[in-house]
Amino acid sequence: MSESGTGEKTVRGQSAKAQAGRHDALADALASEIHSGALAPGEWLKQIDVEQRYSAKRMDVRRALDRLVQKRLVVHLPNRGYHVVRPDGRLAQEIRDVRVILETGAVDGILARVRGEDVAEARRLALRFESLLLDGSAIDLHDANIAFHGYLLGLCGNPELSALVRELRGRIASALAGQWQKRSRIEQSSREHLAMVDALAAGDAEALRRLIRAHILQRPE
Amino acid sequence: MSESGTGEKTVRGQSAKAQAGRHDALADALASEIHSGALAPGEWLKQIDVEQRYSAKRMDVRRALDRLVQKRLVVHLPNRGYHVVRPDGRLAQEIRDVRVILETGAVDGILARVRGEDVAEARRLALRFESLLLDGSAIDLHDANIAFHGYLLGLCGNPELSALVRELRGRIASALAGQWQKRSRIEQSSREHLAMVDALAAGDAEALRRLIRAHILQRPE
DNA sequence: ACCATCTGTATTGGCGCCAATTTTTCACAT
DNA sequence: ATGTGAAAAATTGGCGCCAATACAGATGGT
Repeated sequence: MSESGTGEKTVRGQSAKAQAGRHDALADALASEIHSGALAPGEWLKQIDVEQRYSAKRMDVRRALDRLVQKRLVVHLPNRGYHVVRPDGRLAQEIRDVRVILETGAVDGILARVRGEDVAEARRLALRFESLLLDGSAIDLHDANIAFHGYLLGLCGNPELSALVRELRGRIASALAGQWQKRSRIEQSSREHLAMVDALAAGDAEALRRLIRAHILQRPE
Repeated sequence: MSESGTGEKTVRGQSAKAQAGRHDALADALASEIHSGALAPGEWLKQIDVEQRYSAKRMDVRRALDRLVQKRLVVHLPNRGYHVVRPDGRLAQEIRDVRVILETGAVDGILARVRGEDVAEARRLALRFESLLLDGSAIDLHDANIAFHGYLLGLCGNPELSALVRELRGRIASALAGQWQKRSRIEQSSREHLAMVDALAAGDAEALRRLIRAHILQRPE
């Protein structure tokens, strides 16, 4: 097929990073709205509406929706349209279980690589989350939470694992959508964050695993 | 956005399964060719070539390529085209590590649910792989291997986990592409399959985890 | 002989229109 | 009133054309 050898014949020194197009931006925007609940579960995403709302071209709308289908955030029914995926308790539980496996599985790698300054940074992020308990919006808390967990996972030295967990987290955000309502739960989360930092500093793998499991499953051990 | 309430207003009793369109079939075909090596790493996938080779429409080609980009099987460079992803040793190792975490993490679930008939079926699949050592093509072996591992993972009762591992496996198939060349390695794989079945029958979690780790990393413990 | 620039060609990517399908509306019979 | 069926409106999805861009070859200058 197209004998240009094995490609790369005329490669210039450009960075191999594929830049995000307009459709990517639109997909991200829609994903954001779905996660935040602005687009309710089950709501139909008519192409014309999306096109006008984001002043995007029809083609970008289609691509973005197609991308969200692959991310399992929206469902596509041929000749009927796209709609936001509905929460599925069973699915959400399965994904949480996968996250427990992945994130507890990353603990050994984390502890093997963690340095003092990493612990300090993790604690800083945990404290930032705590400080936002008072005067932070739900979005702020969400972001701070993502930042903390992302940083912690990043310490394991496996970018693929981090990316995978990030994707999984995004996949169930809409399914839960109400977990951040209760203040007591958020405070509990913050305490767990700090406990995780302590376990991290102490190098206590077993404790860290226990904390992560409880944190993800949101149940006391 | 489009006040059709929360959707589902006029849902008929149809199954909610989204059927695969032409683009999906094309994407699968291309993925197959990439995995089998028919499409070499780095090779450019010109839209016209794909269009003619599979007698597909231009639009389906674009969608399929876009899908493969998301599956990380091809790389897209704007205004230049799509080409098969090149093997990346570091990435492949990261993905193998993730697989180890996931598949060893599934062991407890597997042992908790496995029944006698499941063990028998797993052994049957392992033996089928072994029998293909003599008179099976590389494709046959590949399929039998997938079938065995897929069945084993399916026993953990978490479809999401199974799907995730299947996707991860597909993501590095091209990066290795040569691991099935050495006959000795295939025979070793078959022995490991049978050892895994034995550990499964014995309910020996630790042994099963050790075998899975060695099997994925392709190194003796 | 070698390098830079320019022209021609091939390929990608965007855009608009129209057919196919579905949903809604409305008229009509029961 | 209620259910049935057909016409109308709205929406999705496909296809072809054309501009924008990159690639290859030719041309000319040093």
